[in-house]
Amino acid sequence: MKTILVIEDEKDLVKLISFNLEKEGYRVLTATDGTAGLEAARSQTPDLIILDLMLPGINGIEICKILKKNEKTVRTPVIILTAKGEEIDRVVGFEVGADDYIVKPFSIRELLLRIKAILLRTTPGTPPEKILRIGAIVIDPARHLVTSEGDEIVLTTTEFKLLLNLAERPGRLQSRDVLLKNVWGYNYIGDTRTVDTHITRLRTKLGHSANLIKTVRGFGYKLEEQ
Amino acid sequence: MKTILVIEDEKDLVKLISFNLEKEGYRVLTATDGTAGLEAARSQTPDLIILDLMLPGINGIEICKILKKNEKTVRTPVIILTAKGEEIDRVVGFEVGADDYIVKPFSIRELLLRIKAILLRTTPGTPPEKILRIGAIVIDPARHLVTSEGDEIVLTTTEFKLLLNLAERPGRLQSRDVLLKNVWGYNYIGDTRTVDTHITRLRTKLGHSANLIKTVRGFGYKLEEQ
DNA sequence: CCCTTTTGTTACAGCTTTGTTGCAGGTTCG
DNA sequence: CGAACCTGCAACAAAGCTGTAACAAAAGGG
Repeated sequence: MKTILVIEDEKDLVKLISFNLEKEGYRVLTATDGTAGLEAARSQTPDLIILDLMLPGINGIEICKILKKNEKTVRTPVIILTAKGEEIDRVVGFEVGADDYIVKPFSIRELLLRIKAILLRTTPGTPPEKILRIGAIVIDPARHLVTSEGDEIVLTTTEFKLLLNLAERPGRLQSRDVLLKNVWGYNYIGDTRTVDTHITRLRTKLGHSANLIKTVRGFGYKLEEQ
Repeated sequence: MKTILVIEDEKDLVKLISFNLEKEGYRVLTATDGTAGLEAARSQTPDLIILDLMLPGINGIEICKILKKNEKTVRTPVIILTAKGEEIDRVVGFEVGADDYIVKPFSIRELLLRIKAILLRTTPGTPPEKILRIGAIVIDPARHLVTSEGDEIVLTTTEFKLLLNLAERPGRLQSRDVLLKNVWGYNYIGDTRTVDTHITRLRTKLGHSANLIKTVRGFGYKLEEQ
């Protein structure tokens, strides 16, 4: 089920829109001023926002700009409601970055159509991404990004591959030979102690999470929660 | 099929434009003076108007203003044809409200491109083209326009495609091979280092935003906020 | 408690990867 | 046909990573 946030100060209009959206099976959140709207957009991460340009407090254009500047909300599509003659070009163009607009007065049917179109176009573009979590460590392979307790950890190629290899088999013990094969390649010729060196470097960079990498004396290493 | 109204008094130019528009599959209406133009705009409701500024009778600017004041035609996009040096700023700005302009003499190809872009972004049911923002970088694919901190960045075709490809997957790491495939085409044969060269050129042109293009040693590149 | 084995740590020289620049075709446009 | 511009490649410079060795510390084992 999709959630839609309506930011609009005319109570009757809010009621009308909500009623129709809910009838279509959307979950509806409402806000009657800009501040509340921004707050809701951030905390509830709706799938779409309907935003009136004329609002008490912060101007709708400002709200849209702020939404588009924030990482958390930049990808949420925004449909602007505007009275005739307001600066439509700016709204949809560069400066503000709304995804669509509708001129008041509008037909509910048209609004529903646009919502549907936009949701269709923005939803399937979210392929599931595999993100690994071991304790406070989060690994996002697609972004090549590792964080520990929220802080980004900058890893080199080998370190990253090593950590990923351990994280893909959480709790599983892996010998140095196996690690060499998986991370360095099956035809790698070299000292197995090289693994130790990189484990040390990993531990140093991981900070508080260093202890998640366990040494199993005589066998190898494993990555484990707790 | 889209209808385009050409308001222009030079017969040869009308013929040239008509011929090319029809070749592209548009229906073309013509008017050789302002009064006839206004009349046609109202009665035929074309999807787009090409309007010369210098006309016998009513001035082109006046025509545009009238069009934008009338409920029936306010939403019809207008492209202005203007000799160099004429008051371009006013034309495109608020006062007149044209949607785009082209300076005479112009290439037919450019005119066609602009028409296409405008129709794409104004046709109801076709939501406006997505505008991409990564940090201070704004990319408008429909207009082939990139700005960084508000300043326009002039990019070549390859640079633009490369940047767009990175921006469409913000934060996502892409190997040189993937970039070659996406930007240069799947059957491209060549050095992967070519990517590096273009990354350098992009960075140079992007100025302050250059650091948004991150190198991931051993893997590739990614475009990321901050 | 001492000796042996295994693991942790560190420094560094060599190597790999990336950044940068210049240039010779190639293309577009007038 | 010339001028301007774009492209891909090659060559060199710079940056950063890596493996090894050498030594220290820790863990077993008897």
